[in-house]
Amino acid sequence: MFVTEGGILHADLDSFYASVEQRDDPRLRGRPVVVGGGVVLAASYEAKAHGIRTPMSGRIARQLCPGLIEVPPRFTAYADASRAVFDIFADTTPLVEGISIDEAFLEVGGLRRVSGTPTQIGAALRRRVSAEVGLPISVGIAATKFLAKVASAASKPDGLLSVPVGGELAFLHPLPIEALWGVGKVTAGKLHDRGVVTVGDLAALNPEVLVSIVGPGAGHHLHELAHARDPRRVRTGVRRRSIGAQRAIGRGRHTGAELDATLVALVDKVTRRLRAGERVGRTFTLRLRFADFTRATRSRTVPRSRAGTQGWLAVGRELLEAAMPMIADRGITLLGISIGGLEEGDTEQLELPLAGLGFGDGSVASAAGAVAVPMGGQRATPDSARTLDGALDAVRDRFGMAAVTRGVLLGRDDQGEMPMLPDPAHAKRHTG
DNA sequence: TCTGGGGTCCTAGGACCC
DNA sequence: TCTGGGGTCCTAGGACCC
Repeated sequence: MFVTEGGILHADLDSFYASVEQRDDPRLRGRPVVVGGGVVLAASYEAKAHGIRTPMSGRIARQLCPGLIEVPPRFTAYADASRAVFDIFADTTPLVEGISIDEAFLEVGGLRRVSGTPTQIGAALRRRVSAEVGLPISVGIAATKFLAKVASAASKPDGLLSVPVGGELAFLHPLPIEALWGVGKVTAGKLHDRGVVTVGDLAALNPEVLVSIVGPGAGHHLHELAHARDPRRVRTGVRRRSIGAQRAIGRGRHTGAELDATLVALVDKVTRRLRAGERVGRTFTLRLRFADFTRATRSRTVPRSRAGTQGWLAVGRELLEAAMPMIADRGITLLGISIGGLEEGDTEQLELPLAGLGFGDGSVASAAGAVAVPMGGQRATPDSARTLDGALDAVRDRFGMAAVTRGVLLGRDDQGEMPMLPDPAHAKRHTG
């Protein structure tokens, strides 16, 4: 059979979060909707028609579109929808490479006899996602991953586009360089300064000149992409290399206690995810963002055997302590952590999860003294870790707690104080 | 335009080892 | 004693993506 189309399919849900909201609330359909709080996380096509983009501040978005409907994000709903769509991907071909919550590559080149041409498979996939999950999805088809991705973007909204074999350059060269994967604002600016505007312009550039503009790594990569050369295969089973969490904490002064409470909450969140995924890490990175939007990172690598929950908190505190002069100087607006160097690991050796007290508005957490309360060096069994995690979830649901400390929990609600976890020997009363 | 919360990969210098 | 090349690991920063 003469093959006229490539076998790689890129499937990309349209305005994912906003589409889920419109699916679940009929009143939002056909209306300009954005998902997000301070910034726009996703915009419906009706909102995009007003020039709204992500990540744009909510204030600007409201100015652009007076009738705009703003919805807070519901991440669990998006995760559920994503799972349902990925189940359909897996049902389509065993060769699926997920690249984010809402997009994936599918290798379907070998399925012609069983399932039809890539275009037929892509069309069937779109019908199934629409019928079974109720969401619009766009599909690009090409001989390479990169072109398939460009094709799906070009097909939006709710479309399908196949770049025929042999027609790659005709499709690619008129596009602006920003269409290339890896060309962002900075690189585009450098290239524009040289008069390079389209992918065709870039392809015509001597590779050595290109390297001198953007560096060797990006230079060779972009030269290849501009000639539609991309040898990367669809890979299954790609594992995450780091897990992190961050929190924007607004402008203004933040006390050391507040920052510590935030750090404790972040460490708790990340180490729970490590336990859930049975992974252990080696490198802890503290991320800071300042009022002028400059950033800094501080990292520390430790022996894997020492990488437990309490150990990570200690590392985080050391790094934060060392960064305090910089924080005092520049004014911190975001605190984040990530743990990298991940491997499958024996999570049984991890210490108990963090537990404790803290409230959503930070100030209370700080007033309550959200500090770690050691539990006498106890080791966690998988069961005790899960139990404690479950108890903490219940406490969070009930009190809206954000920051937590390790040790015994005492909560306070309308009924008065409530001991949340056993171990009275280490009870520490917080009156919030 | 004044900014969220996840991630990936690349570069470059220094320490250290053979 | 002074010198070389090559490799790995760690840290920090930056560009980019969704």
